[in-house]
Amino acid sequence: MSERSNFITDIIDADIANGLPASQIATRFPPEPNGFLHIGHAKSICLNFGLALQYGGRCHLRFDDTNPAKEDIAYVESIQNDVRWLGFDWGDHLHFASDYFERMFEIANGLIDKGLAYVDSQSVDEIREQRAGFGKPGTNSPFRERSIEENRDLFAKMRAGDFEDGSHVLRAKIDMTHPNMVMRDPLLYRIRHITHHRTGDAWCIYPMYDFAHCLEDAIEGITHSICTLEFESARELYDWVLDAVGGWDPLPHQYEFARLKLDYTVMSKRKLLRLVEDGTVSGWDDPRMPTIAGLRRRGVTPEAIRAFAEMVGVAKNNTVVDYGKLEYCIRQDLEARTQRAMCVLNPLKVELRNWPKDFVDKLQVPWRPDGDESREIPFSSTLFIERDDFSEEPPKGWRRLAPGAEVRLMGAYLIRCQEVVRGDDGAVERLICTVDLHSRGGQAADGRKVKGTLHWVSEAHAATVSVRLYDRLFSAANPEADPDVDFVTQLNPNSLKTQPDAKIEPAVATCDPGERFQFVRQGYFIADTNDSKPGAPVFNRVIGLRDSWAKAPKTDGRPTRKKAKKRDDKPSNKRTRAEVRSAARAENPALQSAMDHFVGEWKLSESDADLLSADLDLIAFVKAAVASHGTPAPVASWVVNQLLGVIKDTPVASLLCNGTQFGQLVSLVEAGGVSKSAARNVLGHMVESGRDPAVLIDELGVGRQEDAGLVDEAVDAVFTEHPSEVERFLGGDQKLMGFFMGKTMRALRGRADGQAVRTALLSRLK
RNA sequence: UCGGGGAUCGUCUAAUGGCAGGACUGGAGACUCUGAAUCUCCCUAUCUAGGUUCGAAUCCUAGUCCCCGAACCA
Repeated sequence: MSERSNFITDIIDADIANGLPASQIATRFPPEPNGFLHIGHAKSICLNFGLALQYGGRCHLRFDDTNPAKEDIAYVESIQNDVRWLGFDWGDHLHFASDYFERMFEIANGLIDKGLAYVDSQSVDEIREQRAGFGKPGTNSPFRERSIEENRDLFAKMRAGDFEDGSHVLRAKIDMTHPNMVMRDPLLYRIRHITHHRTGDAWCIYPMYDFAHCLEDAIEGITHSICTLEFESARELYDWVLDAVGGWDPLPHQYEFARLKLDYTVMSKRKLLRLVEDGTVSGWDDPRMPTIAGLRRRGVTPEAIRAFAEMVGVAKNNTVVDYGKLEYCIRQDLEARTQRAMCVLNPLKVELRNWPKDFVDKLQVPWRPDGDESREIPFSSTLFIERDDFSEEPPKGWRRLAPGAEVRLMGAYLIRCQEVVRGDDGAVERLICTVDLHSRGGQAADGRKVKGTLHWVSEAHAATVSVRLYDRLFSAANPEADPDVDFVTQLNPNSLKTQPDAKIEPAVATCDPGERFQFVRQGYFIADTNDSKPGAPVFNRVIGLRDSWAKAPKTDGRPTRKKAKKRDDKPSNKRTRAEVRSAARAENPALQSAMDHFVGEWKLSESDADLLSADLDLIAFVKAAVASHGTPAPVASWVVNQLLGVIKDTPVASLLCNGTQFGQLVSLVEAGGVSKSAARNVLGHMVESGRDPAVLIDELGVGRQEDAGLVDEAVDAVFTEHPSEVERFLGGDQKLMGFFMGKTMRALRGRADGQAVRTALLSRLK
């Protein structure tokens, strides 16, 4: 099952490869019940539940209800409703953080017993002050060294309700000088005399997120705890708490991905709430809102949202998704599922001069161009067409109606405009047309082609309905670009236009709330679930059809997106790694003397010497390697360019291989015993196993082969296997050299020099 | 100021030292009883500079830019 692939599935695949049974894979979607879900949450829901489906694991819906001040049971219900509507099932796994309060309390006591937590009795301000700032060490609380007994006693009293809000907190005892601010004795519990929506007044102390969340995961057996990027710094504390408590199996791990951001909207609960409270929108489910409820009311389907989540992918890049992608997914989904109907939004009357008065032709028109089912549409002497479909002075390329022009009325007859009747104000009041009585169904008897096809309704049979035309809520691609400009000033004044007198064909005039249609040549519409009355639907436009005619006057359809303006841009004078090394040398004469030695005696470049003298272990490693090999320069180059890349952040001291072995490897390369590419492979094994290079080369069978026949054989095999590539190369596609090199080198397992292989390939490809 | 992340077509995302691919957008055309849909073709990208390598988006080095973190919020 690899329908989806991203950095999270890579991690899970690796975990499974290391023995984690796929059925044990457990994720969770952990909303706080303090607001409505929006499309950003939908991405997270699709990710977490999708992963569970993909791997045959499970996904929990868990309410992270640790702050009763902001939460409400109403949200608990709306969130469940939204997740279910999106098409996901949590089975038995509906959980609440509040269900674990007792267990968390015990765990906190356990931390106190281990000397890893203490009750602090300072004010918020004092605690904040002691945490100092970025780059500055914090100071310890005067209460940090309270005895275990006193801490237990105080904590029990906190729970018992003996103290007022804010008088005491429980903190983890970690490190007030920790470079990660999150680790400076974080708060674990605070006192809140507030009624909780589930536990009532049973508790007056509530756990903080950083303490509670990892425990919730661990208690539920979550394996992959996926959250958004802003929690990256919190991961260290997540791991600390679980480690401090100990004994978890499986041990959950936190992974972070980029939350969804979309053009032309805002996503923060606070800002959405403001739109609701200001009355800018009609509520959380206003069809213009990016909330799940809003999207649903707008007429968007869960399938479209899931397709969108799939399309935007999962990564760590902080990005903004083009609104057009969402629109594409909505159109694509609705295109496939909707019946077609005719509705004239802005009617213009058409009288047919030569149509038999009072005669009504009952036409059968298919619901979909590709379907068999049809409905009846009455045709009579007076019709409505769209006002926009008539032009007195048509521009070049106009296919619609104009004086003297002929068009097709969809599914009906061809008509020609004979006369324009004006009202007193000079505006076009109605059109007098003639109809080709031999064109029933839309085809001319003489076979002449008519380009334009219009939608229409019969005046006498049409129903009048109210139609709401929605558009993007904001007119600026990034309404939050400038922090000095209130985002509400960026609202799109035309995000809602109501057309109360639209004329609709009788077959859909009595449709049920929730029914969706494509109004031909207009867009996709849904009978609003709230405002429709029986027999009197009110329609919402979900989205308009693409219109390549309307945008023909060359506007670049690509959105112009303003970059977010920074509030204060002060120059960064972060210490660079080079500066850190230089400072270390200034402090430690042993490092400096090694540096001097590398430059003075070994004649290495300043930059290589700088890197190699980073720490004492590395220096010892390099010296041993040079001693074994004999010449500094090649060893230095191999250390810098190969070893540093292989070992990444692992300290040299913890490597299993030593400098002497490394020197041997470099010697073997130079003596021709092993090719460079094979040697890189051997190096990887060496640092992990600590075994001699010669042994590894032997064991892996990657020793260099002088035999030219071996190379030719491999080249032949590659050519025979990929004849079309050979042809393309011979046709001039030079890029394929890399392809052949890769295939051949892999086949040879690096037993020959790249140079030699290239030469062989080139000579055979002549 | 310290720590943690991130930079690939206009947008989103692949490529885990071996043909920079896909989708959206945009452009051109075909088809069409929806100027829709569909189909075909096309434009456009590896942050910069050095280095290692037969070969670098990927490894090393230096630099640039962006995001997050100092709530008794989550």
